[in-house]
Amino acid sequence: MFDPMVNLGPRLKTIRLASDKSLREVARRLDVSPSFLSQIENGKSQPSVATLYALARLLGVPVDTLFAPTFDGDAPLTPNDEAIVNRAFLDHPTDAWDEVGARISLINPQNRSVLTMDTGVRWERLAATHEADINFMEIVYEPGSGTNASGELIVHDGYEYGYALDGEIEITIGDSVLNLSKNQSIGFDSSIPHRFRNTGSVTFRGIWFVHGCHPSK
Amino acid sequence: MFDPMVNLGPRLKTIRLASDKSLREVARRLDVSPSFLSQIENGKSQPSVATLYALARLLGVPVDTLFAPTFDGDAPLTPNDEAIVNRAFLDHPTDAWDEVGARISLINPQNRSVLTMDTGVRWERLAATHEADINFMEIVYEPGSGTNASGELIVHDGYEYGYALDGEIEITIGDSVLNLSKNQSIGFDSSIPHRFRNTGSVTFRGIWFVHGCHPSK
DNA sequence: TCTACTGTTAACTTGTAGCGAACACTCCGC
DNA sequence: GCGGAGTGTTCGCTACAAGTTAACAGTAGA
Repeated sequence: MFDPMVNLGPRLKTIRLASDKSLREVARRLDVSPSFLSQIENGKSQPSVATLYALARLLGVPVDTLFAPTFDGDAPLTPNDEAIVNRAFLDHPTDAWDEVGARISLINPQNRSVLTMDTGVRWERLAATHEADINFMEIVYEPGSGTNASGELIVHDGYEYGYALDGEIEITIGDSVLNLSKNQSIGFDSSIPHRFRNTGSVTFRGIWFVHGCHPSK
Repeated sequence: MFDPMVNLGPRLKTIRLASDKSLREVARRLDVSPSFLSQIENGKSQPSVATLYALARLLGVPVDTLFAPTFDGDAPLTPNDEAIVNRAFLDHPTDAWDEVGARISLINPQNRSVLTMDTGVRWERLAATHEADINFMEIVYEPGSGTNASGELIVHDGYEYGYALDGEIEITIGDSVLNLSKNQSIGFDSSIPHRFRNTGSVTFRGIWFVHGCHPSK
C-alpha cells in the first residue's frame, strides 16, 4: 500500500522553495511555529488536516498533489494499488496506444488510429507523440453512449481540455453537471470524479487533450 | 475565512451513503473503530491526515473535493458564461485568475480571453487553468499573416499539438514544410525551430495545445 | 424474542501536534 | 573583529485530540 505520508514533507519543502518563500514567513502566515513547520518538512512530525489544508492553500497547490504517487519522478504507483486507479486506466487510452517516438507527426483524418469502445464511444488519435502522459484525440460519442456502461464516475491524475466540434455532451464533474455544445471549450482537473454522456440525439464530436494521466510504467 | 473542517464530516457521510457502504464496513476496511468514524462523520472528532487520505481513497474521491466550499447544485453554472467552479482561494483577493485558475472552467466562444498579435494573429484562450505551462487555445491566422513579421523560426521547450478547423496553414518545422488543412492534426516537439504562415486566401482557424513552454526563466 | 445488523455516545488512554527556547549557520554593515 | 538579522534545525516538554472499548438505542428478519 502506498503511504501518502512518507513524501509529504519533502514535497511541501520543494514547493515552498519553488515559490521562494522562507520557512519562517510561511510559518507566520500559517500561524504555526517555525520549528513545527521544519519538523513537518523533514518528516519528523505530521500536520493536522486543518494545518495541511491551510499550508496547501498558502502554497497554492491542491491537497491531492501532495499525495500524488508520482511526483518529481519518484515511485510510480503499483498496479494493484487501488481499484479506482485501475479503473481510470481502463477507461483511458493511454495504455492502449503504443508510444511512438516521432518528433513530428501529421495525421490525416482517414489515417488515424482509432480505439472503439463497446459503449459506442470512439477515440481517434490526432498525433503520435513520445510524451507518455499526453493524449491528443478526437472523441466521438454516439447518442446514448457514455464514458462507461455502469455510469460510474472516473478519477485520474492530470487535466483534461476539450473543444466541442459538433453536437452536445453532458459532462458531470464532481457535483456539477454541465453541457458542452458546439464551439464551447472546457478544462478541468481530472482528479475530480467525472463522466461524459451523450443524452442528445446527434453524435457528439470533440477535440480532446488528456494530460498527466500517469500510465503504469 | 472559510473553514474546511466544518463540513468535512457531513460530506464524508454523504459520499459514503451515496456509495452504499455501511459505516462499520468502511471502518473495518479503514482499520479504525466504527465509533471513531461516526464521530468523524458527525464532526465530533477529526481524522489525521493519513486517515483522511485513506478514507478519501476508499470512497473514491479526491481529498480536495472534501474541502471544496459548497456551491449550489441547482444552478451552479450559467451556461452562457465563463464558469468557474471550486476556486481554491476564494478568500484571497490577491489571487488573480491567471495565477490560481479554476478546477473547472467552461468557456463560451464569445467570452474567451483574446490575445491579438500585431501580425494579424489571434489567440483565444479555451480554458483557464492553473497549470502554468499549458495553453489551450483557438488560433486564428488571417491570410498573409505569420508567427512573426520577420519570418524567423522560433524555439521553445515542450510540445505543440494542433487540429485544423478551417482553412490551411503552412508549418515549417526544422527542414520540413508541411501544410495543415481542415481536419488534419499535428503534434511536434517545440524545441525544433518552427514557424506558421497562412499563405492562402482564407482565414485559418485551429485548436492548439501548447505544453511545457517555459518562456521567462 | 433472539440474532444480526444499523449508527451513536461516554469515558478513557495514549500518542503526537505543536510549542518555546535554544542551537548553528550565513550574510551585511560598522 | 563584533553585533544584528536573516536562514533552517533540534531538544524537551505539555496540552489536547486521535482513536480506543464498552455500552447504548434502533430496525429488520426468522
